[in-house]
Amino acid sequence: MAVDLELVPKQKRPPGEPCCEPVVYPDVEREQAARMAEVAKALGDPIRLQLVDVLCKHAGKVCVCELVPLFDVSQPTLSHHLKKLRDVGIVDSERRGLWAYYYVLPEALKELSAWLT
Amino acid sequence: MAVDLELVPKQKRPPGEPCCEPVVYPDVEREQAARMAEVAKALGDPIRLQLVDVLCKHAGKVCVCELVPLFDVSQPTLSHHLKKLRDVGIVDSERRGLWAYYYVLPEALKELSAWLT
DNA sequence: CCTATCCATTGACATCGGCCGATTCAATCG
DNA sequence: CGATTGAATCGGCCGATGTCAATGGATAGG
Repeated sequence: MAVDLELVPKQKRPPGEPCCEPVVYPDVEREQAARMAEVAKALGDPIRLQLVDVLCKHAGKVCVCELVPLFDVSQPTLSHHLKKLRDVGIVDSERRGLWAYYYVLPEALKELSAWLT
Repeated sequence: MAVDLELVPKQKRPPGEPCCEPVVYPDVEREQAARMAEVAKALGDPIRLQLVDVLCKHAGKVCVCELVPLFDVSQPTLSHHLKKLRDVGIVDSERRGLWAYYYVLPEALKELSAWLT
């Protein structure tokens, strides 16, 4: 982040002049922000956040049929939330016969976690 | 998190019997998840995430008129994003004459940050 | 096979969210 | 006071999102 913002005492500028000098925002930061915002958005729902929490704490693969009764939503809705987490790369799933087992990909949370620290 | 999920080998259950024992989800965890999801949701937009980034990195109070030219959105839109961050408690503002200065409240990020680690 | 089961997908619906132009409000300057 | 300026709010538009009922696809059991 090379943005250099100065906090100078303000005075009312003469009419016509710009308020501040335009500041260039580096594109690399923009892309990183887009990635992290995607992850944050996926965690921005209580059910999805709790899903990640359960999967993290269990430190293993958990069957969908064990996740559904944890929440007050229908099975399709939970499936929808799991898909969102999968799309962002926070979790992945593995099919075993009739059952689907979900698990966390901790890498996906690293960038956001580091930025927040 | 006292939820105890077992990963036992699955077998097709007899018709009529429930798939899994119902698991009680502690309410305290639910409230914490709701708070953290609120914060994550607020960070779930690239512009808002970059706003927090700029305010954090600047380690001081920054005038709105210095923030607006950083992004390709109108002033009302940026004001809207700042309001969202204010509502969740991630930032606060201080009015000085015509100008409004924004700054981060790091406390608001602590819970989510700790959970992500 | 035929049925039951687990899970994903679809379609429909209401709500939310991001965006802008226009407006409003407060403060400052002349 | 009257004009100007920084910032917030309002109203409207449109796409995204959370939810459920219904359906579909694959698999296992009898």
